[in-house]
Amino acid sequence: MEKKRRKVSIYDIAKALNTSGATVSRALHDHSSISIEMKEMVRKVAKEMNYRPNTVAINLKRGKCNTIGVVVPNIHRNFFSSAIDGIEEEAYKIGYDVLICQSRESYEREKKILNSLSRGKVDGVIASIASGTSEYSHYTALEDCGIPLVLFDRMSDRVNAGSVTIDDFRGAYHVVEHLFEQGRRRIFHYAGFQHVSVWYNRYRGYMQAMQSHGIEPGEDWVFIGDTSEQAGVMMARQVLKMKQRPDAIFCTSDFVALGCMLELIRNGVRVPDEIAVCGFADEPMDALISPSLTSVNQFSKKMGQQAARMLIDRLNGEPAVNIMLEPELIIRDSTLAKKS
Amino acid sequence: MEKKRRKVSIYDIAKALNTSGATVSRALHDHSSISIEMKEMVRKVAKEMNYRPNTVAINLKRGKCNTIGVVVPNIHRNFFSSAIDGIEEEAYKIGYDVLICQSRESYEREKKILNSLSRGKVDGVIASIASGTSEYSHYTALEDCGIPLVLFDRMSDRVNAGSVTIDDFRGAYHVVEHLFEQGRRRIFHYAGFQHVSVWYNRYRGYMQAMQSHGIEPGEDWVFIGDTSEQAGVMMARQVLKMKQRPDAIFCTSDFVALGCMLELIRNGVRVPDEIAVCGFADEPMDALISPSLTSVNQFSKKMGQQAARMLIDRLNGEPAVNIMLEPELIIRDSTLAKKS
DNA sequence: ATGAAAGCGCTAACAT
DNA sequence: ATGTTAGCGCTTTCAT
Repeated sequence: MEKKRRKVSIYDIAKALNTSGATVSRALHDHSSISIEMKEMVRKVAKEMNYRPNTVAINLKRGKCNTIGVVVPNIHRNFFSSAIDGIEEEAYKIGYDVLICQSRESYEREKKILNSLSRGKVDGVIASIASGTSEYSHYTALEDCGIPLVLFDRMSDRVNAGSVTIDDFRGAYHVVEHLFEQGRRRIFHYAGFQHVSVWYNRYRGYMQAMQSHGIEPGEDWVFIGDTSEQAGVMMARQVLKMKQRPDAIFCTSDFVALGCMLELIRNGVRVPDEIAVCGFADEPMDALISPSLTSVNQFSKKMGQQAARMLIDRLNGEPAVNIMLEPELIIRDSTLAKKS
Repeated sequence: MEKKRRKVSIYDIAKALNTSGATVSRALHDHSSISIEMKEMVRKVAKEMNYRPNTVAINLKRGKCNTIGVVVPNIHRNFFSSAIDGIEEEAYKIGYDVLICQSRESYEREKKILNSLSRGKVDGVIASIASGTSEYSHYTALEDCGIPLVLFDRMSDRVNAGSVTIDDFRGAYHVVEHLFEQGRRRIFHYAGFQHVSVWYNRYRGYMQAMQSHGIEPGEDWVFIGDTSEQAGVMMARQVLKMKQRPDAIFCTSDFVALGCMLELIRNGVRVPDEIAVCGFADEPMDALISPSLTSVNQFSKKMGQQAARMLIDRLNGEPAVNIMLEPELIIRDSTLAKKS
């Protein structure tokens, strides 16, 4: 119909009512010093003209935007999308919006994203570090801009920020203990890159648990790589070629475990009878596949909630703290049966 | 260390260099009329002072924000997170940011989100309508604000917007054809709420295919409800109670199909021998469960890309159009074996 | 109860 | 080559 491109502002309303912008602004905010009649007129005209307050102008004026940025490697993994749910839940309670960004595990992208966010788009940031990142100046830069940061899951000691993590060390330790109870001894470990905190800590938990049972894992017992399903397949192929195979494989990721397990099965290996397989993260698919996959619950939604609460506290001047949650071992078929 | 709360602006730089804000602005933009020396000084000081341009101010000035809003029911379903990938890919190519919002299938939330976005936060919107929505004024309001809208997957004729969909009717038709080829005749259908375009179209495709094979589905052959796994479980329980069971169930959602299939199996029904089960959306888990689930690929990432491209075109003044993609039937074990 | 005016940080038309 | 100024839409102090 009409071609009015320009948005309607409070001044358009003011003009229509032969009053000032200030009065309109106050009326819309239900300010006590404005007469009832004026308020009603303003509201009526505002509705008629389809007025919408301009958030950008408001944010500029106020110097804040009631938005928190969330930077995660991706939103496909249930771990991250659930954490986002937790963050949104807490944020919306106090009227904050959430701006979701995917680093896609790339350092470059993460850097770009944080740089963009630091230009006034958000009041604070919650992040889980990309696996491609081993240099953290873009994170420290955030705090330099006065933007508080809370890391969850993947964090770094080099960054001065609050953090919410689970005790990955203990999670991994529990896994190995469980495998020992099931009679496994030759337990291999697929670890992620060691500069990523969670993968490093799980590796440490694995090593410690093995050693406390008097076993020193051989060099070829530990694999390192990315956490894709395909990586699990490749690892399984290597294992299949070995003269002395493991009786259990503990993978630092459910997707690696999945790829590995399926490839083993495709090659005639009985899981768990011959080789037990265990993952980490408790993705929903774990319960669906056959055999169902033993894993470690990280309470991702709770992590998100806690991270959001901490960030909100920090926005209110509270200091950064570090919270560590307890993980929970979820035992399923892929590790349960006794070795034959 | 320092306690400087206020962010540094171009005027801080100008003051430091005894020049004007305009010069600083131009220098930072590499404007041709600024001397090399000045540019270098400005850049140097800007870096020293850790200057970051304020996006909010820039956006206010320019009257646009280079951001497109994406509103989806949730990010947990692979269908939506993949569509988002496609959208981001295209958006980032031309320097647009993407603001992801979850309606969580709630009309109220969707309304709030669109209302918030329409206040200058985005230049355009890509959305897939919440199942809780059957009134669309909040969508039409967007276009009234001069914010172009592109719907993907779940759309509505009542909204004047561009759209990218797949041919759900044909997708469903193919499913039924396939089931007939496998010797099935008593084919039930779990449909979603009929005000949701995709679920309605799939229902129509189902009915048409049945009728063209001379079968008029009984009233108790069609179920209607939400598309959760739990709903599938409940439906399976109803089916188990029936005197005359179906020989196939076509579910409008993979999650319903999953819940249904697992519940059938838990109750001793052989799938697919006694009852074939088919879903829709081709979620990654479909290939992982046993039996693997026949489904329909919707090319979600491609839908996202197309939607993004169309929105970008619309931002450049092109008119809204409607694109429909071809779906692809992915045949797996849950429907493949012949009925015994 | 209402209006005038300044200013948030930036850009750009218009001087000089 | 650089400075001045107005203005994007809003809030808010200070008048009146």
